[in-house]
Amino acid sequence: MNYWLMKSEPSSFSVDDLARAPHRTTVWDGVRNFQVRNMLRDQINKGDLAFFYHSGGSTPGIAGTMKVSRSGYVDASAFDPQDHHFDPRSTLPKPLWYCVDVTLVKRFKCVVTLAELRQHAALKDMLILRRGNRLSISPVSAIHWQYILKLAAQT
DNA sequence: GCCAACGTTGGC
DNA sequence: GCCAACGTTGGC
Repeated sequence: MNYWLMKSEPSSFSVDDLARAPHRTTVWDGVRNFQVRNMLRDQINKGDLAFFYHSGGSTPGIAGTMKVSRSGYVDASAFDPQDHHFDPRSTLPKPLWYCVDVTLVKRFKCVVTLAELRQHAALKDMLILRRGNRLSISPVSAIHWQYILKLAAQT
């Protein structure tokens, strides 16, 4: 079982949106980066756990936890010319892009902010804290996962 | 295959 | 709104 961190801009889709979604579940689609595509297709499995990270807003940070409820499958949004993420290079016989389904496990009472994460030496190697990190999904170690869960429980 | 230009991400 | 980082594109 693996742990991940998945970014979303709360103005487009937030942890509260996920809490309101049917079965607290959504398709995590629209990823158009090859490194992240490879993770979605090959590495992120049903049963894995992930942090829901709010990026771009006024208070970036981890807002809750999710479970992967469906492993990688073809991202149909690439086929829809009306969709913002339409990509004509992706075809049914040769799909380019992949997605997973995620289900909300727990919405944190308070967001564990990026600023707070930076204050903990135990987390200094987290990919999210690295300069220039722009991947919308990154792996999280079991140690960091447990540590952050404790932080979230304290606040 | 190199590399400049360009676009996007995301913190601040 | 600014800017650093970095992925992608396309000319050569």
